Amino acid sequence: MRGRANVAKASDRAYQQIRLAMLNGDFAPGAPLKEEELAQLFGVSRTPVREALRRLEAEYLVRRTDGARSFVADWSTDDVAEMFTLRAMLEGHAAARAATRISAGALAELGVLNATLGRAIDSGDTDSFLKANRDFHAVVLAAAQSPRLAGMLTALVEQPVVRRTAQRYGAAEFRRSHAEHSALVEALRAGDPTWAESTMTGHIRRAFHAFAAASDQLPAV
Amino acid sequence: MRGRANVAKASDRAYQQIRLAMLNGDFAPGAPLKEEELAQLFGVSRTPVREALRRLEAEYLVRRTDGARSFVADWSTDDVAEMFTLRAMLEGHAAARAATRISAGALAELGVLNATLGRAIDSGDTDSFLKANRDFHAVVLAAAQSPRLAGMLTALVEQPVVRRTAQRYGAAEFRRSHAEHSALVEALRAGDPTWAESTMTGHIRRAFHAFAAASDQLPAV
DNA sequence: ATCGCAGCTGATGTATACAAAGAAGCATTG
DNA sequence: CAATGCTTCTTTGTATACATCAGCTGCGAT
Repeated sequence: MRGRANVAKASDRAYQQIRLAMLNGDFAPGAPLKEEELAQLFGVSRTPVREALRRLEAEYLVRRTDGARSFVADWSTDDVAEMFTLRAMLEGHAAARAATRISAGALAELGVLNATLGRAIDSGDTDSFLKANRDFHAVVLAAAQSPRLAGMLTALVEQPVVRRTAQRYGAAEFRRSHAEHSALVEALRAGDPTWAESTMTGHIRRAFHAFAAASDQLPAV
Repeated sequence: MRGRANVAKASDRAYQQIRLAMLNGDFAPGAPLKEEELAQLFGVSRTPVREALRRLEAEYLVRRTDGARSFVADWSTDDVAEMFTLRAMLEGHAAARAATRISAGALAELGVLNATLGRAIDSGDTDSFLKANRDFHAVVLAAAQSPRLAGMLTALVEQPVVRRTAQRYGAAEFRRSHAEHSALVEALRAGDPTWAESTMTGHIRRAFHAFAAASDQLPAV
């Protein structure tokens, strides 16, 4: 606020920029995150950087040692497995809730997003696929109308490891996702919570095993 | 750190004191939480207070308006229902995991805690009951060995509304809890995840309905 | 050579000053 | 009298200085 005409608060900008950099893999897992360094990097003071780091810590993107030093979180195979398990459960629950609450508009939006997703597969555009996929899941989550559930899930969904590994998925995996999304839309349109939940849970579990298979081919997780 | 010999960091103290005050009901739901005011109240500066407020916000104990002002969260009936639903799911999952991971020592500890709980019922000591109950659930959660799951649950479990209402539970409710805990210990000792999960989920769901019944008798939730 | 300790270095924690954004109160005008 | 715009005051956001702490380095003793 001092001598600047910002669109957003400095702490928000710091949060988003650090987050983006981590998801892009600009910071190596395990690398130390020094407040002063980040502050200079983004042109703000330490105060908003500290706030951003706390938020990222709550999202498991940043790990703090006992000595209060911050590091880029590095996820073990077990950590990823745990995350997928929780995500399958929570997102399955979200799908069940959504089945009885989703609006016609949201349903239409899901159709559009899944079509976009299909085109992205055909053109081999991984980034577009990932974006459409993210949006699809976000719409389902919003339809669940459970703010706390949403909060928990957003903390789990985006993780650098996952994003990196997704680049290695084969075309078959992508098509499989596309088909599963279609099934989910059907289940939601039918208003069947059990069907929707099963479909979503299976969808996430399959993604987990695709991840595990793909990460075996990587030098390091 | 300036001119003080603290046992813990000021931000931690601020966090715990504000949290405790809220759980004790010292702050009315919906009341404004002003940084400067809290700072003077606890003898620290605004900086650690701000940090504490952010943590409490993440735990849904503090709500912030668009204008960035902080207030004591007031939970609607729907909010409480949502919370119990999520808790039943997550804590059920924790029990399932614990069934295959719990140590003999932790099992013994659960037995001791549940015995303490029984004695608290006999002597009509509600506070002791609540503490033993909290400890019991904490041991199960620790046995699940899932740090992220633990993080999610601790944010859900302790809420002022719940604690206030628990004071209204009848003796029958307490004994029911006691019996259900015993069943859970059996399931865990048998190492049966499905049994443990069902028992825990039922336990939480029953608590929810006891809460709903008790809160009907209150002037305001 | 290794262990232990002292001092140093660098990073985090806290306090405080000031800037900006909102909210509330007041006056003015239709 | 109601509505609206302006002013004032309260509250939060950011920057910065300084205190404190943790880890490291280098020296010495065993």
